Amino acid sequence: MLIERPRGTKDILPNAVGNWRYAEEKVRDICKKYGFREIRTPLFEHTELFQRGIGDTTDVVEKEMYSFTDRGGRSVTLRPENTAAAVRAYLQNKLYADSQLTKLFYIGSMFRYDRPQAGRQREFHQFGVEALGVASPAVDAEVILLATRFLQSLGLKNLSLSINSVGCPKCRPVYRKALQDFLAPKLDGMCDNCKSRFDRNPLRLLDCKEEKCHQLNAGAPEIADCLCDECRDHFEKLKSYLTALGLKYELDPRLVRGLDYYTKTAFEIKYDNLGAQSAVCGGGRYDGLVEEIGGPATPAVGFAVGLERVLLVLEEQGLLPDSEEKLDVYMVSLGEAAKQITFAITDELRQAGLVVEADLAGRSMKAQMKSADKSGAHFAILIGEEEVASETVQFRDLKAGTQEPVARKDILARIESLK
RNA sequence: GCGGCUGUGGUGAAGUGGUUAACACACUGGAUUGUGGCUCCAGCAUGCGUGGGUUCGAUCCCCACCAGCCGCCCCA
Repeated sequence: MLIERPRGTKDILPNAVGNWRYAEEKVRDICKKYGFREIRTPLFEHTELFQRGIGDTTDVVEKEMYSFTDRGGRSVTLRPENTAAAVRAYLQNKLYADSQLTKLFYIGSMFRYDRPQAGRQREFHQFGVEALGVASPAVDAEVILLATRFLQSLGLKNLSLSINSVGCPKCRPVYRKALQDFLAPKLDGMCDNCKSRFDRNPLRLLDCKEEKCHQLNAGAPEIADCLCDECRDHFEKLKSYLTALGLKYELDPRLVRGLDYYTKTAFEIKYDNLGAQSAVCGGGRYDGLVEEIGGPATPAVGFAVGLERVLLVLEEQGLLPDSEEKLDVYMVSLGEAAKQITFAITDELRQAGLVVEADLAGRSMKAQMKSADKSGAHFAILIGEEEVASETVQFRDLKAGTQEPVARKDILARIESLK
């Protein structure tokens, strides 16, 4: 074995493809019902799109991007997420001209140079949704509802929805300042990790697992207390919509999204048995992103679902569909003359829409019958020298265990009558 | 990027510094005349993640690398 697949990538083998198609089908089903239309953007974009969109100082941009210089000297990057690209496409193709609210979904590969572990790969697949053009919290609610219904349509249970408001450029700095003021005097007693994050991302200190930090955090100001009137009102309305829809949620004041573009609503859907990578869906509102990329101020909300993680949960909960590819007919033949006739009959049956397999290896009848049995085929058609001569076949119903000769021209009709 | 654990055939796995690397499942073939699901028999790793080193000799000892997993970080 000279060359293996790159670290953090996976081959999706034939026996797993059915699971992927199943999940993708559910994605398309629900998006259709909710009026979201599919968009496919390039796998790579100008590096600057992500730097501006996601934020220069985020971990994703600082250390997880697959960036390279192409032969024309441009810096391009394999997309680490699809929101920035969707917004770019929205602007570049003037999709905003179609209607006030533009509803898009995507499904595809994303790339992040991360240390692989269960539920985290370097090439992974996301399904996501973006609703652009409307500021109302009702859109937030609809997007959250869509995410929830999607996961439910797969049969997932034991999911938990957490929501928070991370404020806007007006009020978030106020909170950040308040938090830093509160934490600064206690910083000496905290762990190194917290010390290093104090400047970069003080909101993160709040969910440190170290006991000493945890205690020192008690009584810290919460973002909810610092929201401006507009953000507070937005959040309250969202909550009332969710309640009206019957969606249970937890308020998580420490829920922070790692990408800079999020404003106001942030939410996450988790499945706890997944281990460290327990977030199955994450999203929120990003009212500043379109402008950041050079468009007019345009409010927007969206989310992304990690498909590998969803499939892990489906597997764990035994919710994957049976993907046995059942044969209708297995052809068994003995001898060269029989093989030729077998070819012709196989072709005829397949053209009639049946799933047919024929043994071409020239094995013994017994071996062929074993294969026929294992294949799960409903019928076996056996042709040997006698049948060649009499222009018949032995028609065997493998499920019933019955067998009788049938004229070659009557095979199709026979199958139809028994199916 | 940090810390830890692991790495034997298609799969699950046993094993030892020294002729032929258990066992099970799977797979393939066979058990006299053209037939399946049970049973029985046989075959199936010139090889023990890769590359070095120690040794008379290494799958078992050492080092490096690679990969997977767990935790951190981050995120979906």
